[in-house]
Order: sequence, then C-alpha cells, then structure tokens
Amino acid sequence: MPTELAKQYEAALAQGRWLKFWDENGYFNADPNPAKKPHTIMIPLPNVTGALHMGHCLNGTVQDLLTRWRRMQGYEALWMPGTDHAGIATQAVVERRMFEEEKLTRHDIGRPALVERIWKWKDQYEARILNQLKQLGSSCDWRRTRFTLDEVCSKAVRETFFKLFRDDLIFRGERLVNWDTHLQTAVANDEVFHETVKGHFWTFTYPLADGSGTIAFSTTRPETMLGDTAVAVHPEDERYKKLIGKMIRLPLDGREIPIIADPILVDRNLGTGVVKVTPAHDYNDYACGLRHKLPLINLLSPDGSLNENAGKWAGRDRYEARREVVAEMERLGHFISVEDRDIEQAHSDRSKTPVEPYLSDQWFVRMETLAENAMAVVRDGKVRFYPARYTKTYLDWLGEKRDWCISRQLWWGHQIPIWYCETATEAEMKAAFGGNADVSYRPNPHGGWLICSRTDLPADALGAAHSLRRDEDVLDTWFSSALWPHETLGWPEQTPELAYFYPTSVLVTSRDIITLWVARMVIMGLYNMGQVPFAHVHVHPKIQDGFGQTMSKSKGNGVDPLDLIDKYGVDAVRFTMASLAGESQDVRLPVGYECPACGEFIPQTIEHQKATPSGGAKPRLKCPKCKATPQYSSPWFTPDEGEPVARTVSDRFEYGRNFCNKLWNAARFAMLNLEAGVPNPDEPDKVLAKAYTPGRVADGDLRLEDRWILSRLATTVQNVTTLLGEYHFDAATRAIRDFTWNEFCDWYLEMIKARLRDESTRTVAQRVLVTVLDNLLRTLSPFTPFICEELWQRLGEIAPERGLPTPQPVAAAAMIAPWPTPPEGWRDLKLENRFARLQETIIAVRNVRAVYGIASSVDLSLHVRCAPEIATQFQDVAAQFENLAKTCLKAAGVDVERPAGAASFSLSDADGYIPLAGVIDRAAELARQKKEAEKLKGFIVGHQKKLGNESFVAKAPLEVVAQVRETLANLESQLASVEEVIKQLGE
RNA sequence: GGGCGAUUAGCUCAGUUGGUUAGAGCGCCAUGCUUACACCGUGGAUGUCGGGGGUUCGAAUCCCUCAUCGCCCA
Repeated sequence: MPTELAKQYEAALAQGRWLKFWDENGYFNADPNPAKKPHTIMIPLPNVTGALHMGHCLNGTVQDLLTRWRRMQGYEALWMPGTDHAGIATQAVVERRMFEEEKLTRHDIGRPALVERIWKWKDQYEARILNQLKQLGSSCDWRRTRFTLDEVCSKAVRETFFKLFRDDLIFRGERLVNWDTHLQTAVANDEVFHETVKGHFWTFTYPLADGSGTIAFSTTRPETMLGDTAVAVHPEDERYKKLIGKMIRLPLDGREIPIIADPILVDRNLGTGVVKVTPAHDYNDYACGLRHKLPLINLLSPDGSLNENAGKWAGRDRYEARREVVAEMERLGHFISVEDRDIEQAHSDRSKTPVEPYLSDQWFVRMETLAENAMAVVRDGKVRFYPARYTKTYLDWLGEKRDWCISRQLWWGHQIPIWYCETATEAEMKAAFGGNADVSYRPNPHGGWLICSRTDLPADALGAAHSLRRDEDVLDTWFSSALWPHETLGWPEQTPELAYFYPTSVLVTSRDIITLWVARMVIMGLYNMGQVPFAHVHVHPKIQDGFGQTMSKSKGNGVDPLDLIDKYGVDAVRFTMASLAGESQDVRLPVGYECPACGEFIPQTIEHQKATPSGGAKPRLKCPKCKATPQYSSPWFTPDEGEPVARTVSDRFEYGRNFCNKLWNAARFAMLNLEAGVPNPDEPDKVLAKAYTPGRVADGDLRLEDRWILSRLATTVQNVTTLLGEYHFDAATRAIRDFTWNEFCDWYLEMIKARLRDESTRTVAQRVLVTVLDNLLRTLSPFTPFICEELWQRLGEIAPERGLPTPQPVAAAAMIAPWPTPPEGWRDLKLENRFARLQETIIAVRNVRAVYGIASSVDLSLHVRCAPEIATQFQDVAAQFENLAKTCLKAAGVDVERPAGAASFSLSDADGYIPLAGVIDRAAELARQKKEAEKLKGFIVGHQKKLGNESFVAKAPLEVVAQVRETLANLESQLASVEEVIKQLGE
C-alpha cells in the first residue's frame, strides 16, 4: 500500500535510500554500446591536497546535471571520476604539516619515508573527496575511478615522455627558472604569486676602467653586482652615448665589463638611465644577455646562499651578503644614496617564500608545433568555448609558444624516465640499444648520453664497465593531467572504451586553468590521439566568499558542501548551485555558522577563516545570543571528538530547500487526490471514491486550465532543453522553477481542486494532473535527483501507467526515464493569452479585496464591461472566479453599468466593478482612482511625446510605431474608464 | 604594464539582437491556520541600472573615459 507523504520533505531519508538503489542497479555505469551515442565528461581531477569546497560543488553539480540529462536523452553517458596527485602542492602540504608537528624536514627522513607519508595523506583525502562527490549524487562510473599516479596513468605518462623524447620534442636546457630556495625546486610561473614588500633602492657608481670617470646606477639587489656582466644605457641617451663600448672595472672583484647600448632594457627616463646587467639572475637581463651574447655568472646555490662565484661571500646567505656588499661599496667610496621602496617580489605559492630567478638544467617540451596545432583546432571550431570569449585567453597564451618546463625537483610524482651515462662510446650505445625500439638516446650537451626508456633500465644496462644514473627529478603535475581524457580510458592500450568514449563531449571547468590545463590537454590529445580531447569547453563562474575572495583550498575560506547538504539537503544545494551557474558572473556566497546550542546564525568573518589550530586549543566562535563557545567547521582542522560543532550555513540555499518543499507538497497533494477513500472537504461526510485509473483522454475532455498547463509544460520543457544545450544552467533552473511554482502550483492545482472533489470530473483531472507531474519529475530529475526519485517511486505505486493521450507503463526509475518531449501540438499561444487575461482579472479582484481589507470568507460579486466575445470567455471561466478569488461573476457584456458603491479596476480590454455597498469608503475609493488616473496620465504623456517626435515616427520601425499607437489607445481607454468612475464617485 | 569580466532594489543575482511602465529570490510592510505546503498563501513598497561624456528617434543594453572590484598574463 502506498504510504502517505510527510508534510515536509525529509531530505536525509531520500539521500541514503536512492544513492544505494541507483548504485545497486548500476545506473551510473557506462559501457561501450554501439546502439547508443556516447556522451563523455572527464572530471577536472581535484587534487588530493585537501577537501572539496563549494567551487568544486558547482563544478560537480553542472557535470552531473549534464550527465543525467544526456543519459535520459538516450546517450550512453559516462562521467569519469578521479583525482590528481598534484606533485608540489601535496608534497608541500605534507612537508609543512610534518615540520609544524614534528619539526622534521624531508632531508631528515629521506625520500622513501616522505613519499610514504604523502601516500598516506593521499589515501585519506582521496577517500574524503570521493565521498564528497558521492554525497552530492554524482552519477560517475565509480568503477573507473583513476588517480594520476596509478598504474594506468603512469604507463601513459611514460609512453608520452618516450614519444616526445624520440620525436625530439623534449630537450634538456639551461634556463632561468623560478627557484624556491625553501623547497629547493623550480616552480612554474603559475605557482608564483606577487606581493609588495618593503625594500630599498640603492644608488652606486662604477668606475670606468680607463680611470676617466664613473657612471651611476641603481639597484634593489646589490649582491647581484657580483654577477654583472655588462652595464647598459640607451643608445640615444646623449649623456652616455660617448661611453658605449668603454669598459668598467667592478669595484668588488676587479672584473672588467662593457658598457652596452640596449633600447629594450633601458628606459632613459627612469633613475639614472643606467642599468646593471646580471643575466643569470634577472629575466630582463637574461634576455638582454642573449641579445648581446653576454656571459652568465650564476651566483646562487640551491639553498639560496651564494656560491663560489661570489668570491669572498661564497657560502653567505643572499640577504646577509646584500648588507655586506653595500658596506663594501660604501667603504670603497661608490655609495651614493639609499631610499625605501615598495618592491613587487615574486613568492612561491607553495612555501610562501621569495623565489629567485635561478639558472639551472631543466627538461622542456618544445612548444612551437604542438602549440600551433592546438591553436588550429580552436580556430577551426573543433574545440569550442562556452562562453566564447574564453577563446581569446586560450589563443593568446598558446600564441606565446613558450617552451614548457616539465621537470620539478621533488620526490612525489612521476620520476623522469631518463638515464645518464657519462662514459659509453657511440659504438657501445649502438651495440646495447641500437635495435631496441623501447629505448631512445642522444648525446648530452654536457657530455655523455641521455637515454630514455619505456621500461626501467638497470644500472648495468651498458655492461659492467659503465654505470647508468637515473634523473632524480619528477614531472610537472600538469604533464600527467594533460593526458587525462585519454589515459583514463586506457591509452596507450587501444581499449574499446577509448575507441567509443574518445573524444569526449564537454569539459566543465573554471577559467583559471584554461591555460594551465585545458590548453595542455588539447596539445597532448592531439599529439597522442590525433584527435581533440573534447568538443566543448564550458567555463562556469567562480565561487567567492562573502568578502569577494575566490574560494580556495589554501585560503581557509573553503566551505564544505557536506555541511550545507546536512543542513538543507542535497537537492537544495544542487538546485541552488545550478541557479547560480550563469554565463559570466562570479558568484558571492556569504556564509555563517549555526550555533549548535541555540541555532543562532553567526556571520563568518575574515578572522574565522584565518584562525588555525596553533598548538593544542582549536579556535572557537562566540555565540552572541546564548554565549556558547563552540568549535566550528573549517578546512584547517578537524573538530575534537564529541565536541558540538557550529556547521557552516548560508541562507542562499533556502532557495533550493523551499523549492524542494514546494515540489514535495504539490506531489503530496496530487497523490492524495489520486487515491480513493479521501474525505471530500466540501462534504466531510462523503468520501471521494474514484481512485486514479489509467485511460485515454479525448481532446474534447480537456478544460481550459488543462490545455493551458500542457501548453506551458511543453514550452517550459522545450526552453529547459535548449538552455541546457547552451550551458545556461541559471536560466534553465529559473524556467523550471517558475513553471513549477508560479504556474503548476499557484494556478493549475488551485483551479482543479474543485474538479477533484466532484466524482464526475475527477477522472480527467486526475489523468492530466498525473501526466504533468510525471513530466515535471523527469525534467527536474537531473537538477534534484533524490526528491524526484522518491516522488517517482511513490507515484509509481499509485499510477504505474500514465500519460496523455494514451497512458504507458513508466520507467523503473526517474533517473533512467526518458527525457520529456511533449508534443508540439500541446503549445497554444492564443490560449495562453486568453488565460493571461483571466489571471489579470483575478489579481485585480484580489487587489480590491486586500485594499479594502475584506476577509477571504466574504463572497464578492463582479460585473465586467467588455466586448461580447470577451464576455463569452469570461462566462466560460466563471467557476474559476469563485474558486480563486471567492467572487461570483454576476454580469459580463458591453452594456454593463457600474453599480453604485462599487470598487473598480480597469484592464486593457475590460473594466471590472465590485459592488461594495456598506463597505466602500467613497473618499478612499476616489483617492485610489485618482492615483490610478495620475499614473495612467504619466504613461500617456510619455507615449504622446514619442509620437509627437517627427524623427521617431519617421525613423523607428513601423511595427514599433504601431505598437506605441496601440498602447496609447489602450491607455487612453483605460483612463476614460477611470475618469468615468471618478466622475460617478464625485456625484 | 597588457588582456578579460564585473559594477542593476537592503542582500545575492537575471535582463537574449537597443524599443511600452527594468525583473526574480531573500529581506521588508500589511494580512491570512481558505485541510498540499507558515520551508506557505494573498496583496504591497523599494532602483538617477557605479560617475561623466558620446552615438541614436530611442541606451541598463553600443562607443569613449574615469573610479572601484575580481581573475588571467607579464
């Protein structure tokens, strides 16, 4: 027997129940199926440094919405889950934690022990992340979950590196890199942030080598004078023109360096117009050095101290050396001045310490042709961005074609499959590897050989006489994630999955990784597969906190979606997130905490975000109402066991929760009325006998409101379908919400209440009602799958066959039911217009009731003056006036007169009068009508002005002018009616 | 410094190619236990569309400029 639904939707019950049901039935799984078209989405692999926040929640909601929608449309829909090892980020987090808690560095415990700790961290966070995704209802094929360091991905990485090396697209080169002296690794540009720090700006002189004078220059980094290999001036600078080509003797170490002319490096209006050039320690100087073939002097050791090239300062920390160098210059009489200055200093995002430009040997991918190919497919439209403006970001970045530094001096990641041999001869190399297609080698520019191999090489692969040494570095994380769309499907094996699901359909991501990741996936997809990795890239908004800061794992402002799911229900969270997923706007999400003692809302402050567990005690809130001091939900720490926790809440999500409750109750009402044995509210002694039965409904049996709701349903479903295809999730959400609440609930359900109470009209009303509800649940299922499944299953008990005009058996689950495709014939715009007039009239009557404070229990009468054909329409729906406005339509026609003592209202093609003898306050009504007249006059003047403007009439399109004329005529006729009433009231 | 985007009601956001009187949700005011829903119903108030200039018969919408904010790149 069907059970009666609770008055409120209990989200938590549905969540556990249907997740299990879907999983047990394998509804999330996708397998190659020639009978269906594939639809594939690869998750933007979250990294395992920390838990997911609301940005990921939006990202996941959108992907699941698309996947569920396409699945219902009949696609074999695969959503592939997985996580990223995030080399430097994860290693840094684990190292930092280890240092904070145990005062240990990685050098204290060694490589294997550190890697083991990182794996433990990974296991913990991977599990947490996957659980967060599952709780969101993500219909991923969980059997296929991948991790970028797992066996399948590792094989793909190795194969790709080997191919690139063999094709001479990978090379070893000496470059300036951003060096993190704390972590002792190169960091990529995108791992660097800039921050203003207080520094100094020194001015010194250098003596000319011939003793003929000095030249003054300024610097913020005096210690780099030890690595200067030139001094540059502007070629057109009259002050220095004659010095170009002369030599300078460096006061600190006596070296002689030339004065060169460089219009790019030097801005002659800045400072002294003279720039010292240190090619090994500054990016601009490096470029200048290349232009002038200057020598490079590397001053730094990996730990940030100066090396042997710094002479007597070798071994000193660079900042210490800076002070001493300044003192030395002063002692030698070359110091002129020093001033305070704010300096834009590059910092490592990982260690938060200043990075140094550092000359080192690194591995690079040659980007020239790879980038060109990746640009071509976007220009050709083989990959499309939604919104299209992001195309520019992508093309601009790739257009620079900067070689990609892929080596990282880390211990966690894919170790570079390169072996060095210093001693072997070319003949020996050929003898050992000549016929081996799995090994590729070439000379090392520094001497010896670079050997790349598909499989690990033993140290004695070249015989006992030579030893091989493997490169210790690992690959940039993005190297493996660039392969994500094909490696997850089994590449380099030619699996059936790869053949069927690749290229994928759409990548759903946020704009900050278009260059980092999207571009690289296109590059590698083309290189390995010869095909683009995805046809569409949808870029959704970023979630910001209440203070306008991007929500991120490192800022401490990340809100755990599970907190919100716990409070509002998963459907509410999904529905709200979808409503925020528009074209361009970033979205602010102000949050707060809920006091576990009294339920008070406590807004979040920056202090809450920043508070970290320093030593034993964990941070707490203070409730202003009950003075409790609970611990609170935060990405930084786990609350103590058994401690009451203030969870994160945000009233934004009441939007989704309220909607779910509305849907729930609409369905509850419907189901109550589909069953027999329900008492008739009109006649409580009698019981409604007719339960829902499936059956045909002839066209002629449909009432106005039936045809209207079916028309609106058809329009709505069509809109939602179009909007989803354009990735306009916010508009799609609004469309389906407005239909559900403002049309289905507010009007349709209200209008059929009377029919459901009447045994003779009950059957048809039931059949239409059940059809609309069925379509509604299917349309909403991708948005709010849990509540829809719950209602679908309950509805299935009562109405296992349903639909118009002929009922059909329904699918076993809402999530696998077909996406609705209401017949085009249901749409009837003329009828919708007619219905709109009815709504307008009812609202006008309700307005009168409200203005005069007439209780809803008091019946009103309505007299309508209008054209005969409109009068007929009013008569047709007379019952609805009773139903929706407790008003009896007494008369309608051309010659209807305003009864004395009546309140009135005026519509564009009808005037309404409501006799209120005894209730009406003549003066108040007069004032009300006068106000209305003033308003109308204002509009009329505006329109008249427009029509009085000759250029408007001459230049505006005909239909616009005609429309203004028509509106003006309507306004004037309305005004006439109002003035007539005013006149009568005045008599 | 370059690029992209934003600035609309107290808050969070819509506003398709310029065209009647600029919308929604929350909040606010008034009112109602009308048996689906108070996570509700009914009615209402609220805007110099960031500032300034321009194009146009007509600008929230197009152009220029300034200010503020966010992101990306240097």
